[in-house]
Amino acid sequence: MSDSQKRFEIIVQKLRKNHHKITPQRLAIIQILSESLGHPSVEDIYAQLKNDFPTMSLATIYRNILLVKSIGEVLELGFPDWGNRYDGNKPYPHPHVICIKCKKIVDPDLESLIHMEKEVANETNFKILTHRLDFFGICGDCTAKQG
Amino acid sequence: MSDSQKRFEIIVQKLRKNHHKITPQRLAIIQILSESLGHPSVEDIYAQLKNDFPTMSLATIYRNILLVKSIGEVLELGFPDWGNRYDGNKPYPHPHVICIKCKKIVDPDLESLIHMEKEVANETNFKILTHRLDFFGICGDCTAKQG
DNA sequence: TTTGCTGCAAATAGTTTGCAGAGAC
DNA sequence: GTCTCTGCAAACTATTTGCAGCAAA
Repeated sequence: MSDSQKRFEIIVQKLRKNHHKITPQRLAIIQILSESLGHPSVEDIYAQLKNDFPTMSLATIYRNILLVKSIGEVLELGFPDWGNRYDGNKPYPHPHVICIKCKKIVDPDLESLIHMEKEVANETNFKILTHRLDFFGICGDCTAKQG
Repeated sequence: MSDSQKRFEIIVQKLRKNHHKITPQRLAIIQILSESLGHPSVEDIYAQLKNDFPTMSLATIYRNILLVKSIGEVLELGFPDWGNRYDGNKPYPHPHVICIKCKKIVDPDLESLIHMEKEVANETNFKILTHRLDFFGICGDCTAKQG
């Protein structure tokens, strides 16, 4: 079973356990969230579902994302300039690398963050609960295209 | 001359050099941005200016922030849930620690970020231009209040 | 059969824009 | 005197909400 299939099952079972109804629209949205290829926006999800569900409403997508967020199974990345993006494949905080030209979002591997949380907690006297780290730049593809 | 007075002068001179007119409203907004105590929101700035400028419009604040952003002298921190916050005192990327209860924003001192940028650049083949790092937690004051 | 979900439309919040008059230079 | 800026109102975008009918359990 693939990584995203596992995520799909986890989310669906968690919803069942909390007595939420399982509708075809809901399943389709969870399907996309559990893959989260490219970290889709609400509009991306809507575009992907319009064919299979011609009556699909944006409100349904918003409501279902809210539901999956409420059980902690999707990470919301808010960007004031280019809208919110979602990651239901890795719903825990992790760094992102964003191409400012093509809007691609990539997950790098970084170790030092947990250490940094402790450093910050000591220095500021905060109880650190979560974090967000984004790097913005230009990806290899876009650099190649433009020289 | 204090730190924020220096910032005020830098921003005003940069605007003069670019042939922007210096109006009282503009100066008052730059004044607040150059201090950026607590990293104010647009509404915070509006509230502070209503007394001195009863006709002050939100549009004027938005336009002036946009102007100061365009010359790179204010850092915008977008939060989808609680609006945008601004830092004209330290307009370059730096980590923030945000209390999720009282919305206080603090600047911690951290070293390891430039090293991390290089690590990310090597691994992802991106040219990294900027970054953003936020830690979310509960500050000492709020912890004390609630036990 | 009950309860929650969907789809539509309207409402809302945050931000931007058009325009006429005022003010900086 | 010229040209940008301000203030008001309207427009706009992203998201949320109310409600009636529908579908999952």
